[in-house]
Parts: sequence; structure tokens; C-alpha cells
Amino acid sequence: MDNYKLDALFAALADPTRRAIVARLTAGDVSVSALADPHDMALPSFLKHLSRLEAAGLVRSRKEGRTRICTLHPEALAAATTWIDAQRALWEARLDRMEALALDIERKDQ
Amino acid sequence: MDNYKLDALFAALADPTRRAIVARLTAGDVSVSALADPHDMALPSFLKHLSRLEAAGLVRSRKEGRTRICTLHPEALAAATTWIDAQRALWEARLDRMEALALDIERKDQ
DNA sequence: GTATCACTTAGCCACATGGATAACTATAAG
DNA sequence: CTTATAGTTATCCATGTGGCTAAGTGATAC
Repeated sequence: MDNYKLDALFAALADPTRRAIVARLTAGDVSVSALADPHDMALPSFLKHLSRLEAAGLVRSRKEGRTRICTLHPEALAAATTWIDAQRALWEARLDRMEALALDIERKDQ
Repeated sequence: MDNYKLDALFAALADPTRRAIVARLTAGDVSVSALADPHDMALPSFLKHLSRLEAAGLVRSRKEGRTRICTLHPEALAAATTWIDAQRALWEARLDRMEALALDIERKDQ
């Protein structure tokens, strides 16, 4: 459901810098420059990663004076796990059908 | 862990065509042309999507005569859910710490 | 009030990605 | 043995992405 959201979400997670940002934010809110510090990268480059996370709904931020504080919104991850779990369920359903069929054939063979 | 795998995996899932391929394959193995049929796209373009799924370990394929049969390998999805679950766990741990701290302060105030 | 700090915006560049066509290979089918 | 089928390979193109520098803005600090 809502394909474009999954696009943005999975794409946001498909980069080590952005995953590191998410991981860092699980420990609490952080300013942009503190978030950027461990990443060997110019600020504008780093900001692009942040905006992609915001676009995906994973991070929100508020301005406090001249600094911007970022907050994680882990609920956004649910869309990803929901999709993945749905695929696993379909796969299991298929295995169950195959097993049922196998039993059926076995029964008829006797 | 194994960052480059997560890169490929999340990137593979960040496209509606590729997610549709995965969903289709949960129902059983399919030849390339049958897989491609519902997608309004030239075969070579479609094949690129397939190769990205194979590169991510989500799909494998074998050749039977002149046709190629694709199989889903849903175990590959585990890397994604493991990472996501780890983030959720970190987030919960943080909430717990905050709650403990709040109780502590409350106690001292009395 | 001037310097500094913490972003922000604008623009540039190399390379990746998603799409296409055209031409090729290998296995059936007739 | 010729034709059709099912992929495959090689190129090409437009756009997106991840990085950069340079210059701007607005809030603090001195």
C-alpha cells in the first residue's frame, strides 16, 4: 500500500550514512552538526542525507535558535516491516499449499 | 552488519517493479518472460531489475533449455528485518532509560 | 555592532539508475 | 534446415544521487 512511501523509505535505508544517522537518533535527539560530526563529509552533502530521511518520514526536526534538532520517528519503519512480513506470509502460504498437495498425492497413491 | 549487503537489499526493495517481482515469486517459480509480462517495459530493462534482485540475494535463477526460471529466496529479507528490529530495540531502550530517570527524579522530589 | 557559529542555498561534477533499441545466441518446433 | 522463441549483450540517453565549493542568512557571543 502507498508504493511511493515504500520507495522513499527503502531508498532512505539503502545508504550506510543514513542508516548510521537513524542508529544515532535511537539514542536521543541531536543537533545537525553533532549528527554530522562522525561523518567525513561536507555539511551540505550531509544535509541531503538528512532531507531524504525526513522525506521518508523517519526523521523530523525543529529549529531552536540557530541550531536544528533532529528526532527519530521509528513508526515510519512499520511500513517496511509490514511489506516484508506480507511477502513472508505469502511464501509460507505457498509452502503450505505444496505440502497439502504432496499429502494428497501420497494418499491417492496408496 | 555487512553494510554492503544491506545497501543492495534495501536498494533492491526501493522500486515498485522489483517489489512486484518479489510478490509474484512468493506464489512460485516463474520464467523470465512470464515474470516480465505484466510489466510494460522492454525485456532488457526488465532484466536489469531481475539482476539487481539477484545481486541482493533475493532471487536466484536456473536455465532450463532456452528459458530461465526464477526462484525467490526470502531468507535474504532477514538482514533487513534484523537491522530494523535492532533500531527499534535501541529506541525502546532509550524510552526505558528516560522513564527510569523520570521516576528517579520524582522520588528525590518527595 | 561586529565577529562567529550553525546552518542554508545555489550551482557544479562524476557516476549510477531506469528506461530504450538493435543486434546476437542458443534452443525448440515445423 | 529453416523459422520462431526466449533470452542476452551492447549501446545509448535522460534523470537521479552523492559528493564538492562558494556564498548567503540569521541567531549568539564578545
